[in-house]
Amino acid sequence: MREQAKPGRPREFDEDEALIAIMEVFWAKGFESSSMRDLVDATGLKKGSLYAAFGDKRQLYLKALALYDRLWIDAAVKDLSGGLPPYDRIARFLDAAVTGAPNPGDARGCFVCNAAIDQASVDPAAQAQLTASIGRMGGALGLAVSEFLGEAPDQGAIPTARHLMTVYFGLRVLRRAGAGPGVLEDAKRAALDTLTRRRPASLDN
Amino acid sequence: MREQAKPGRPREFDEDEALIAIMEVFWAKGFESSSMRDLVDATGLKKGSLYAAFGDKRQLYLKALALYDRLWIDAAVKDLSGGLPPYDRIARFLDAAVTGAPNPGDARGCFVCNAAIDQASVDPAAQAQLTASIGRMGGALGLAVSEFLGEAPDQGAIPTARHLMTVYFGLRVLRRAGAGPGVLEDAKRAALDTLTRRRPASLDN
DNA sequence: GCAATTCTTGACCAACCGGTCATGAATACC
DNA sequence: GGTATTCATGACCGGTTGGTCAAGAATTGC
Repeated sequence: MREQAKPGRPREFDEDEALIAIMEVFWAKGFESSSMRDLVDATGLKKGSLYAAFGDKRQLYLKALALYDRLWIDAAVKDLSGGLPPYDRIARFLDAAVTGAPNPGDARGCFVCNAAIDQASVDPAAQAQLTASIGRMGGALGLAVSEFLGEAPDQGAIPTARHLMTVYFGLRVLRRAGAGPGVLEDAKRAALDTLTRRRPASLDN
Repeated sequence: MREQAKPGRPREFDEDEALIAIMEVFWAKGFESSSMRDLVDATGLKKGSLYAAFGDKRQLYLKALALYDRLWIDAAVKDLSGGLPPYDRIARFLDAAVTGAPNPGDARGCFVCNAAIDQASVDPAAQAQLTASIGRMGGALGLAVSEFLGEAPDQGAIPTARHLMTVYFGLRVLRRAGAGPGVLEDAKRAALDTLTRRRPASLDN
């Protein structure tokens, strides 16, 4: 299906690969702190090629955000939607924010969280994309919660899911602020306790 | 005590007043997006005066953060420490994050939250100040929680306080991302439910 | 009045910013 | 082969960045 010969000189770089490098820069440093120089260095491409292929810096940022949605939010939604028992899925979701996944070593955290603080209030397009990403996660979280509670999704799972989503972002912030693992672990456990406490005693997982 | 005549030309502006204007700029726009030009415009001072009085841009930022701590974190700690019944104090604390206090109209949110994402991972001095601010709020929150639960502070109030602190920051992020009041209100209520549910049934406020 | 000291001001700086463009190279079509 | 089209490259652009500094103004101590 691809490779249908276009006229003109063919592009010499992999666009997805370049966009991944760009996403990583914006993810780590935010919009304003990332210079075109940084993006050029990270991709190995020249400025002209970047502009020709993706547009200006803002479009680059939005495309990086979209790629993050496709890569990491998709993964989170998938993990929340099945595989493990619902409680474990929810616990893992919050655990990612505690350990700093998907990059446990560094301080990047979650691009959506960073971008919300960094750009949402200043760039309506970014805000719209973030709202969509958060909505998708929230939906998956809501289903996991209602499954865990053994209720229909409109039975009270939604406020609980919103609460857990809030905890997720709070953990991301606290971790970036330098909070130790004990603090984050405590917060996570207390949030999860909400779930077990709310559940009718009959179910077991 | 003040006004003990120093040699040389006296400063013509009020340093605290200038620093308030500077804090407001950094608060609204973050470190990198705030230019010296912005700070000059906001204060009405000339660049040279700013540098002479406060140091370079980074020191300016750190001093703005310190001023925020003195003004707003102090106020939050005070509100958490007395006046109303403990539950009401905690509810008000979270409510500030829902309504966007202390500036309900705009999107500034909480400077500590913004700075955590924006600068903590890149500036150790900022991170240290943020850790201190968060620690003070966390301490006050912990006392309010233990008072509400009717327990000694080391009886389990701390994890609960950490949980609520996490919710606070999560609400700030979601609000900046553009979440509607319903979402935030749900999350807040679910978080507060944790408290009432955890409490021995005997107490009433 | 006269130093000494501090503050104000605007000119000035090199470096960097995001962004453009002319030139030449690589391909497809015929 | 020639032509049309796309891409890569590096030079180039004006504006802005954070930061400095010399000169003059305002004060204190004598």
